[in-house]
Amino acid sequence: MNNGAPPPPQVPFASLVVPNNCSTSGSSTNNNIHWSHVADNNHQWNCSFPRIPPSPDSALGGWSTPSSNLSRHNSDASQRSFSSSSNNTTPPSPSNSPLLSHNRVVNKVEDYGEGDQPEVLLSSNLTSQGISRQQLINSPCPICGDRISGFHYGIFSCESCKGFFKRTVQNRKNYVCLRGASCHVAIATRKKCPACRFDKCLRVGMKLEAIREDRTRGGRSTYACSYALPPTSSGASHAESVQQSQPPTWEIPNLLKLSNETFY
DNA sequence: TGTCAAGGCCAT
DNA sequence: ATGGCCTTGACA
Ligand SMILES: [Zn+2]
Ligand SMILES: [Zn+2]
Repeated sequence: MNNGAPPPPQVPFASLVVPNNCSTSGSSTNNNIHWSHVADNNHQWNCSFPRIPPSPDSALGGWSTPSSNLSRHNSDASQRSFSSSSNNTTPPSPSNSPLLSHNRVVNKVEDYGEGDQPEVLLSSNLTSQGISRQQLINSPCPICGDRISGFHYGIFSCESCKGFFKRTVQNRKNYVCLRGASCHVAIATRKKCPACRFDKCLRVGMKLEAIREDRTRGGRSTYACSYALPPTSSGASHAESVQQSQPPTWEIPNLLKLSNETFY
């Protein structure tokens, strides 16, 4: 809510971790995340609709498609390319159930020659051209700009952001930004404000459901739930824009539920 | 088997 | 707390 508020020079970069019961209204939106998922022994999460394995389709988070729903039956999308249809008739409505926010198929797998493909991935490119996995993996991490190491928790991201997201969710961290929740997250500053970093993780499409509550390793996950990402106004090219303080009305995921620990 | 995304380990 | 590297394991 403090958007636009010039960051006080006093506090360089800082964030606090507060107990979950401490409703951190205002800046950080982290505390508004409400989710629910039930994991069974097979890394599957019971949602309101058929389980669909995750796939790198539309996986570039931030500057990717407006909705991050995953919609393919085969999670092995390596070596493929993706073309997204620019046909987005339904702007994700945050009002309805996030779990059902899945709607149209945004991306479709296609075979794409490895010929002339743009190096820089922009929103416009993604929504109008075929994107190869190679391109995706060669593009910068949508969260911090570092090198992408693979497909993690629903998007292509770097190794550090993968680890950060995992730790944050697993350990039920609840970071709070002290600078207005609009810190720029870059490779050089990503350590400064975990609150804004985590916020960005979610904004660009990392999935909470991808974190296994039972911590089982290996195998393949089949999460499909996707909370509607903030519209990101289909015109916005950066995921950098200030979050639209869209108070989601999701259910609280177990992993994100309370933690009375106080860090920092 | 190979792939590769999820969790674990551990030096910083 | 961070992040690079390792191990795991369902699926193709
Ligand atoms: Zn990153
Ligand atoms: Zn911040």
